[in-house]
Amino acid sequence: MVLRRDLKKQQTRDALVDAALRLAAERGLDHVTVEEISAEAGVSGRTFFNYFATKDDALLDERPGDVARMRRSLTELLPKMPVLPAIHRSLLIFIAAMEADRERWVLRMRAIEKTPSLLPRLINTGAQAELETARLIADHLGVDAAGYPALVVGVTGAAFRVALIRWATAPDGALSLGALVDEAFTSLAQGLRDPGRP
Amino acid sequence: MVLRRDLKKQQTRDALVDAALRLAAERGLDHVTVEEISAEAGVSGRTFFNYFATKDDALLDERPGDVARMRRSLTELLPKMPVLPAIHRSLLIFIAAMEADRERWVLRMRAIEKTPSLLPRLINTGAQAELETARLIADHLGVDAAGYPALVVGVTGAAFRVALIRWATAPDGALSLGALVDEAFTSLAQGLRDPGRP
DNA sequence: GCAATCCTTTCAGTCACTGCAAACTTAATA
DNA sequence: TATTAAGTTTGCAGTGACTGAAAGGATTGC
Repeated sequence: MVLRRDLKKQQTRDALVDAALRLAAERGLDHVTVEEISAEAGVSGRTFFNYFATKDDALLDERPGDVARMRRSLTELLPKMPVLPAIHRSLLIFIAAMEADRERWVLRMRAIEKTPSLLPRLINTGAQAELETARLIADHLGVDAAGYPALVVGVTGAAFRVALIRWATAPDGALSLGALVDEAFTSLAQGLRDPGRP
Repeated sequence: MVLRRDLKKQQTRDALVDAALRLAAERGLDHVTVEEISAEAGVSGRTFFNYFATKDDALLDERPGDVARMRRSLTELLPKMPVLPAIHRSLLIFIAAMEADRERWVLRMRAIEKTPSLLPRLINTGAQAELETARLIADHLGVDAAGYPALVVGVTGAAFRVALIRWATAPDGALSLGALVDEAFTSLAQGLRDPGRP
């Protein structure tokens, strides 16, 4: 049952994210106050912090549900194939969610261009999440999580983000995120050979 | 010529970094004020911000000189070998600097354990720097910086940081950072194959 | 010694963020 | 429906990061 309460909360959250993205893409997040964002969304400044722990978080707006689904998918796939392709396939969940949400990602990138100090935050949204994913792989392989599992998770995360940035900064939908991720994983599987070499 | 002024500045900077590391490793950075750090270092609170833009920066304490040297080394090596080993060798500069500074890195890790929100900051200290390194490689290869160059720089950066974290959290010098980085780059060159597979 | 330059400090101000308690809205129960 | 319980929003007061400007002190070049 969908309660009116939950619906309203979702609406408020969306309004805050939209306001934050719009204003930050325009002026840069430094030149936008929480008060302004909240006013734009029709709530008080205090309420903003009922939804997001920091001002930055409204810009990044992670969905914890996606992470959980990704991890479940990975658990299923690991017994069936090597680690690298298993991660690749699990990422389809994020890819779909992001391609359906391209406009927001474009705004996000515009905001980051104006306020580069946000880049690290975007780049490593999932630092904590990655540790847990590494543990998942470690359990599967029966090895220490700090070795190969941490490496493969960190590296594929980086590859994914590079593709994401390229996709979100490319002119109007010229590239598919899925294709860019495929390309990156292919290069990874081939040992990052120089392009145009055997 | 080394001026007294520059010497004093370096001393103050070091004192601030040491104080920040010591206090943050003890209590977590959230429970340390800039006033305290500054007092510990014998300067006013305002002076802290003459050295570091944010409180976090005192903990991370990047040396811009190292980045410049690394980049110069990379420029020299690129014509002589493929990109991946060239990056690997250029990183020796960082590796040497960090192995000579292990105590601080251990404190850093202890601080990050107490305040995990710092992890993203550490993980992506070099977001901006990485972009420029990618451009270097793009010029060498004659390709678009957003493609392979961004990928290889992002990925090797991630691999390096995984090794760094493993090294700095390992019990008392049990592992050499250089060896861990070698291991990571070997795995990268082999396409991140599952450990214990052909 | 004098002047120019660079650093530090003080001060006042903005704004992110927090805990608390009151006001209000929605849901559950009788 | 009337009442109670639960969840949400809000104002308020407070801490502390960070900034700009101006004044005071130290260091350097002459």
